This record gives sequence, C-alpha cells and structure tokens, in this order.
Amino acid sequence: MPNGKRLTRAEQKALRPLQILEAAFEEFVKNGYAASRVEDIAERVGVTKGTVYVYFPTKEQLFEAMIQHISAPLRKVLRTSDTLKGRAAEKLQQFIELLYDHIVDDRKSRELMRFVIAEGARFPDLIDRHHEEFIAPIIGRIQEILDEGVALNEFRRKPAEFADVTMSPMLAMVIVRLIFDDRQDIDRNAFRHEHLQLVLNSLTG
Amino acid sequence: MPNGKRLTRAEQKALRPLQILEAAFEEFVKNGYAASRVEDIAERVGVTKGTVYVYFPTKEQLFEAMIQHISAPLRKVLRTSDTLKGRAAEKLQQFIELLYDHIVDDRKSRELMRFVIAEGARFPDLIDRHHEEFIAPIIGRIQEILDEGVALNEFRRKPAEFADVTMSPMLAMVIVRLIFDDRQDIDRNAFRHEHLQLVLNSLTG
Amino acid sequence: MPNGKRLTRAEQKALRPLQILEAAFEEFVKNGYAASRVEDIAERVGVTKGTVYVYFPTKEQLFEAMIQHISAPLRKVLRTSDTLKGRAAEKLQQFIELLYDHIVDDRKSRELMRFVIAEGARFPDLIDRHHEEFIAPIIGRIQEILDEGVALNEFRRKPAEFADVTMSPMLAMVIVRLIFDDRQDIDRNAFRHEHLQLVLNSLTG
Amino acid sequence: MPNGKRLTRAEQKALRPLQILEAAFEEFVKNGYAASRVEDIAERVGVTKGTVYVYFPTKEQLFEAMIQHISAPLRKVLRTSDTLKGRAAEKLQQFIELLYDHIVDDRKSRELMRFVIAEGARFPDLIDRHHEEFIAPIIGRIQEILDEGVALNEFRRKPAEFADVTMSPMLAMVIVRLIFDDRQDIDRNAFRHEHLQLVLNSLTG
DNA sequence: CATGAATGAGACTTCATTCAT
DNA sequence: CATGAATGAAGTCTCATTCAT
Repeated sequence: MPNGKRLTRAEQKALRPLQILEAAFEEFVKNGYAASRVEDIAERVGVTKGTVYVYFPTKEQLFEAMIQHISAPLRKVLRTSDTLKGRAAEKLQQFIELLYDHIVDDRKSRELMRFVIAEGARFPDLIDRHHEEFIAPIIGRIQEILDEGVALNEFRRKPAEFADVTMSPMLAMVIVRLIFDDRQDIDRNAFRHEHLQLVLNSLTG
Repeated sequence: MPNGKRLTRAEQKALRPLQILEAAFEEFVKNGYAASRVEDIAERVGVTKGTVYVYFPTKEQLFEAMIQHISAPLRKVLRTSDTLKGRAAEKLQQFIELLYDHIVDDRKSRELMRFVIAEGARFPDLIDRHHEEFIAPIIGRIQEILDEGVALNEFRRKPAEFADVTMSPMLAMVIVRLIFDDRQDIDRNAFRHEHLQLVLNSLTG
Repeated sequence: MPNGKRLTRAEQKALRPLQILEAAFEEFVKNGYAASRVEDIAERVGVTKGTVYVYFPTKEQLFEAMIQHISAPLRKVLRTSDTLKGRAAEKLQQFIELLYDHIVDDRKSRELMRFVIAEGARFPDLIDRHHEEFIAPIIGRIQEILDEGVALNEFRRKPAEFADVTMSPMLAMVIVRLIFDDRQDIDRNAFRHEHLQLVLNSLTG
Repeated sequence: MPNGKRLTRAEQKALRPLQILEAAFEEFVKNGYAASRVEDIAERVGVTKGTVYVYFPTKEQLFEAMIQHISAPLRKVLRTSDTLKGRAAEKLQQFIELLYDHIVDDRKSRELMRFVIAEGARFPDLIDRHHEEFIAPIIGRIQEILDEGVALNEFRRKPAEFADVTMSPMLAMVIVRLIFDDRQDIDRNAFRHEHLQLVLNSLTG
C-alpha cells in the first residue's frame, strides 16, 4: 500500500521543525520579535511550548533559524540568475523581472526585508548576512550586466551609483507593500513596466 | 540677573515632556517599541519612571506622542513645497532636492519610516496618518508638477505609476540608510544626481 | 453688612479640614480604605493632593480622623438617652425608636458599621473604641431599662443574652441596608413595629 | 504499593487550585481584597506568584472563584432544609438550629458575609448571587414554615416583615462574631435559645 | 519526544508621600 | 497655606525557560 496522504510517524517528526519555523514566521511577522510569544508559536502548530524547546533551544535561535528557513528559496533564485540570455538590455529586463517575480511578489521575501529593517539592530549578523547573500549579489549582478552592455557599446556608461538607483523602484515597491499590506493597490505590472522603461531609456537613449 | 544654567521651575516643567519625547525617540529607535523600557527612557532624561507617567499615561501613548513630535518638522517641510519656482523641470528638481535635504538626510524622518514599517501592524493609525500626511501629499505634489509639465509641453505624458517610480530612489535610500545605519557608504550626492537624471531624461528625452 | 452667604477667607480655611473629612468619608465608603486614593479625596474638595497632607499627615490618620468625625453625632445621640420618660416599656420603646432614627436611618452611622466590619482587622482600636463608645453603652442602657422593668415587676426576668437579642433586628437592618444600598425595599416602619412587638411581647406576655 | 506521603503529579495538580483557593480565602479575610497580595497567597501554598496565575488569570477572578468555593458547602446546607419534620414550631426550631450550626458556627459562612459587606460595592454580582442563593431562599423557607403554621392554626398570623425579624438575631450574631473575632464571648447556646423563645413566644403566645 | 506545571526575573503601572516654589 | 512635580516602593501580570513525568 503506497500510502497516499497519511504520514508515517517518522515523517511527521521530520516535519515538526519545519512546521515550527513556519508558525514562527507568522507570529514574528504579526508581532515582531520581542512581542511574539513562544507559546503562540507552539499553539499554531498544535503542540505545547515544551515541544518548541525540544527543537530550538531559545527564542532567539528560533528566530534566527526561521530567518534562514525563509531566505533559503531566495538563495536559490539568485543562483538561477546565471542563465540569462540575449543582449545586455534583454538580460537586464529578464533579471529585473526575475526579481519582481521572486522577491517583490513573494511574501516571505518581503517580510524578510521587514525583519532586516525592524530587528536588524538587535540581530546584527542578520544585516551582515542579508547584505552578503542578497544585496551585494544583486547589485553585483546588475553591475555585471551594465558593464557588459557598456563593453558591447549597447549601453551608455553610467556611474557606480546607477546600479543602486536601478534597483530602487523594486525595493520601494517592497516597502510600500509591507506598509500597506496590500490595502494600497498599485498596478504592479504598470509599475514594473515604468521601472524598466526608465532604466533602459536612460541607458540606451 | 545671573541666570547662568539653572532653569526656573516653570521652564523646567515646560521642558520635561519634550525631554521625555526625545529620550523616548532614542530608546524606541534602539530597541523597537516592545523591547524598550519606560525606565530606560526616564533614566535618559535623568528622572525616574514615575515622572514619565506624570506626563504620559501609558507607554503606548508615549510612543504615539513621540511619533507626533518627531513628525512635526516634516509637516512643516511639506508646507514649504508651494514656493517652488521656474519651469516644471526646475520645480521637480527643487522638490526632489527638498525631499533629500529634509527627509533622506534627516535622522528623525528616516527613523519615522522605520517605525511605520516595524510597528505599523500594532499601531494601525500610525500607517493611516503617515499616508495621509506624508505619502499622499508628496505623491500628489509630484503628480501636480508632472501634470503641469505635460500641459506646457515640457514633459512627455507618463502613466499614473510614474509618480511612484519617481519617488522610489529616495525611499530606497532611506531604507538603505536605515538598514546599514551609515556603515554602508553611498555617495549621497551622486545618487541624488543619478536619480534626477534618470527621471528628467525619461520625461524630456 | 451682615455677610449672608460668602465666607471670609478665614472661615473658608477653618472649613477645609471638615470638607476633607467629608470627602474622605465618601471615598472610603465607595472604595474601602486600601483602594481609596488621597488624590481622589482632594479632587472631591477641589484642592490638590498636597493640601490634604497639610491637614493630615498620612492616609491612615486621615482615615482615623474621618471615623472620629462621622461618629461624633452618634456620641451626642447616646448622651440624650438619659432623658427617657415613663414606665420601663415606654422607655424601651423610646430608646429603640431613638436608635432607629439616629442609627438605622443615618447613613453615616450605617457606614461606620461597614468600616468596623471591613477595616476592623487593620484598625484594631477602631473596634475597641466602637465597642467602648457605642456597643457597650447601648447594650448597657438596654440592660438598665430591662433591670428597672424587672425591679418594678413590669417585665419578666430574662437572661443576660436578652439585651443582645433585643438589639439584633436593628443591627440586622443596618446590615441589610448596607448590603443592598437601599435597592432592597423593606418597610422600615413595619419592621420596627414588629421588632418592638416581639420584644415587648416577650417581656410582658 | 508504598504511596506513603508523596502525591503523584496528577494528584498534586488536581489539588493546586483548591490549595490556592484556601490560601486566597485566608489572605482576603486577613487584608480584604485590595490589600491582599497575590504573592502572599502563593507563599501560603508554598509556590511562587507565577503558579497562581497558571490557575487564575487575574486577582479578581481568583477572588470570585474563592467566593464560589467557600459558598459551595452553604448551598448544600440549604438543600437539606427540605427534610424538616414535625409541627411548624418544630420545623422552625430545627431550621433555625440548622442555620446556627452551619452558618453562624461556620467560619467560612461568616467571612462570606464580611466579603459581601466589605467588597459588595466592587463586586456587584457578589451581592446579587448572595441574595439569590442564600438570603432569598432562607427568608423564603422561613416564610413557608410560618404560612404552614398559620394554615394549621398553630401560629398567629404575622406581617411579611416578621420573617426578616425572625432571622435578625442570627445575622446579628454573625456580625458580632465577625467584628470581635471571638474575643467577645457570647454564650452562643443561651443566645440561640433566647432567640427561639422570642420568636415562638410571639407566634404562639 | 512531548507535556505542562512551575519558576522567577522583569515589565508596566499606581500611588502615598515629599518638598521647593 | 497651597501647589504639583517628582519620587520610589510595591503590586499585578507576563513569559522565556526548565524539568520531572
């Protein structure tokens, strides 16, 4: 019997930590780190406080593990950014679309940004790791594409700050969606299109 | 009449709430709302816990009063945005420079943004007021200038989202400075210049 | 000018302590000793906390002074109990009516009983004084009348406890009115009449 | 199976709330509601503050639960009042003796009365429930017996207030014992006897 | 592994009391 | 006298963490 839905006890157990991390994510999003209660996280999973402590020795380490957990998919996305194809402008467009699809549109990525802004002061290596793993690679990749475009005479040369400016509307949209939690309706496609136009226009015009 | 340092009782009293609000700002910035202690705020002023409660009945109301307090200067800035002069492009440039000078470069304004992002969920009218008082007027003013430029054939017509995109680099810079607390060095002038170029180029090119 | 209503400043000042005692009575009745706030007492008088401390050095002494103050009229009542006239039965009736009129029907006397019951444990000499000044004299006076009636063959001899029993309905009515704060309507005259009948019937029947 | 002293975890747990309620009773009796400290209640049980809050969410709810707890035996007493036997006079005598044995002589019942008088204003439904559950049924039962005696020509007809008066000495004795905490020695049996004589004499004489 | 009773440090808040003006 | 700003001890309640079962 191939066992369709039911999980074996072993599978169930292997799942526990992940369930806890997901629950932790929701609670920390809702209340922030300091105001979240381990008990509420446990309750979300349907276990008791003690169980959380079986898997994570402190609230702090649970928070850090949760951050690792939710940023894992993001890391994967960045790795796919090597496969961009075409001319520099096309690569830039593809890359920006990739970021909209997997960062701006992904709730976990957005909330990761909130944690970085809100809890960064109390978790300094959250900042450092976030910069190392996400900000720097993204800016770096954009810079590469820009350099490539310039080398091929496809783009006009731009100063170093241009890479940052290039990313700005995307970051701004993340923030706006964090703040208004989607009560504010922005036409996401129109916004992205305008963003691209602006950048490409400036590079090629 | 000597009056070197000593304040009269009356002066002291008028000062107290302001001192407390300033101290509250620092503590709330450092730890966030939930993790800040009223006692530490008091200590910063050089008084005891009880004194804080003479002026603010709860920690929550102290937080809200502090938000009002630090956003007061900002409100004043926006009111000066009527005096822009020249052609639309010049007005846009002046307005963006105004925003860089008084928002991006002002620590209180930047940290206000952090409070909005970090504590907005627990203080919903913080969000609402912030939108009403700052976001909406700023976007509105930009839109006005754009419309004016279009009407005078100075600018190319752009879709509604363009105003948001226009503001993005500025918002992004606020966020970056919040995250890296000035450890990250961005050439602020170069960045602003690139921002302006990008926007004007797209509008007039 | 004979000065009709307006008080001179001097009179006003002489009044202060009395006003405070009255206000204290109301607050202590409402909340009990522990839960009453000196500030609320002051507010009732229209002065500030500090003023209360000008006249009464501690909350405890204020409470005790208030007890003295409200029991003063009662003391006067007992002194008039010497003027009873007629035969023993008539004296007993007059005395019981006196007690109904000046104790059962007097809010201050009733509330004094509440203080004795509720705060007696924390103010032991409240109990002692109350016994000395009120309970013992009243029981004593009743006993005197009973003895007189027996001596004159007007009453049947009764055991010592009878004096206590004689007073019981009156005390019970005080308690009931304290508990129900006059929401419970007892026909006070009918009750007193039944009380008298019961006692006299037993003594003379 | 040894089981000398040690309680199992389960037994211990079932006991805890009861221990806390008993300790709460003692503290609230000693100090009144407002002046009692949760920590002292805990200490009486031999646990810490936190433990009390495991079982009772607030001091107020602890107080209310304690009231329920100590009045439970009383409720049971009233239910046994149906089994009175004999003629009306005998029933009345038995009922009054029942009340002396289980109310006047029961410390918890007496102190319940103190709570009603002292804290009733802050716990209005304490009053209401007390009236509903105790006062009204007791008065009602007395009235029934009186009516029965009248119907059988055993008693003389008496006005409605007579039931209240009938109960008075008992209530008075509760109050006196509350006030003097047994320092005042009343001959309880003689008092009760006099009470009965008085009432029966009036009904049958 | 999972439980949940128990702990105790620590937070917010209250309020009697003091004292300079 | 009267004020009211300031104090600080103390109380209620919370919650991360532990541990025996």
